[in-house]
Amino acid sequence: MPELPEVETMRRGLAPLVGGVITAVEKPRCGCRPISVRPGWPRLKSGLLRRRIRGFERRGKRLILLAEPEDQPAAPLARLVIEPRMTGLVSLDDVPDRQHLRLRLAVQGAKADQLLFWDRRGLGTLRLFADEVTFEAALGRQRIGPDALECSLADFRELLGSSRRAIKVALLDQAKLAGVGNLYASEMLHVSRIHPATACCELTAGQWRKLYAAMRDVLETAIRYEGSTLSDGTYRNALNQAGGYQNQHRVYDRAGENCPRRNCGQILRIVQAQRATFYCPGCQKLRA
DNA sequence: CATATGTCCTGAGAGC
DNA sequence: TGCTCTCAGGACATAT
Repeated sequence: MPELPEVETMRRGLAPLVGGVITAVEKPRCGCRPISVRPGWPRLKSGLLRRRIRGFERRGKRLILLAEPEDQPAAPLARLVIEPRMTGLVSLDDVPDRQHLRLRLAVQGAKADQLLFWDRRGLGTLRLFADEVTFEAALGRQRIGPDALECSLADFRELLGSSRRAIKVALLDQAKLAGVGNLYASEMLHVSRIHPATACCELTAGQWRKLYAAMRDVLETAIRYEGSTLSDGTYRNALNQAGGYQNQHRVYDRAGENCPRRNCGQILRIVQAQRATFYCPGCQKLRA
């Protein structure tokens, strides 16, 4: 499940495409239901064809391809927004199977010659925006919170602090803060010793500081490890290699194991807002 | 406005 | 062994 570290790893892996020109936009034949493509394949094709890839950006869990008209660098930049959601991934090279290949861009004049988007479950989406105005209207700060790694401590506390929701649930709200998903939310709460059910408005200033530091540490470390590849093996980097952070998980998917802090307790699995949460009842108490 | 819930999707794994 | 069922959690539509 690609969260911020996985999508950032994908973004970095696509660097060899920068500077190339898109020479074909292909919708592969695929036996399963088609993914959501807006505003449809014809406009996706015409909007990307013969455009030069200026670069790749990331906003939360979304990956953004910037494309400029080949001979008009001053013209508006089109943006292809790729949302991997649960099982989507990008690759320069190879994908787990042909059956769930969703998009292929052929590219000339760069170090790599194609971009593949693969998504087994098909919850991922592709969206094309013709210019910055339409892009910001759909994915700007009015709709989506600041990226978790571009957010100051003061903003972090301002955005989440007054909520009565459980902190674990609030961390997943992309309208407030973009990039944190179910896996890393549990991890950063364990690092900062905060019980996942604590109401945001009950957290102390010291806990906000610890949580903020833990968020940065967990996300940055996970990026260094190139993300987490879970037991289903779905997530891969752009070279079709597994990530390494799954071996560093402290609590996620480790119910029943001993807490990595010694003499602490056994990790519990609970459900919050229909999502699994993992924590240690020994070192993550409800009261500060 | 804030918060909660239902929905989509596929395949792995459990249980019989 | 082969069938049915549950579950995983991204984002968003809809309800309260």
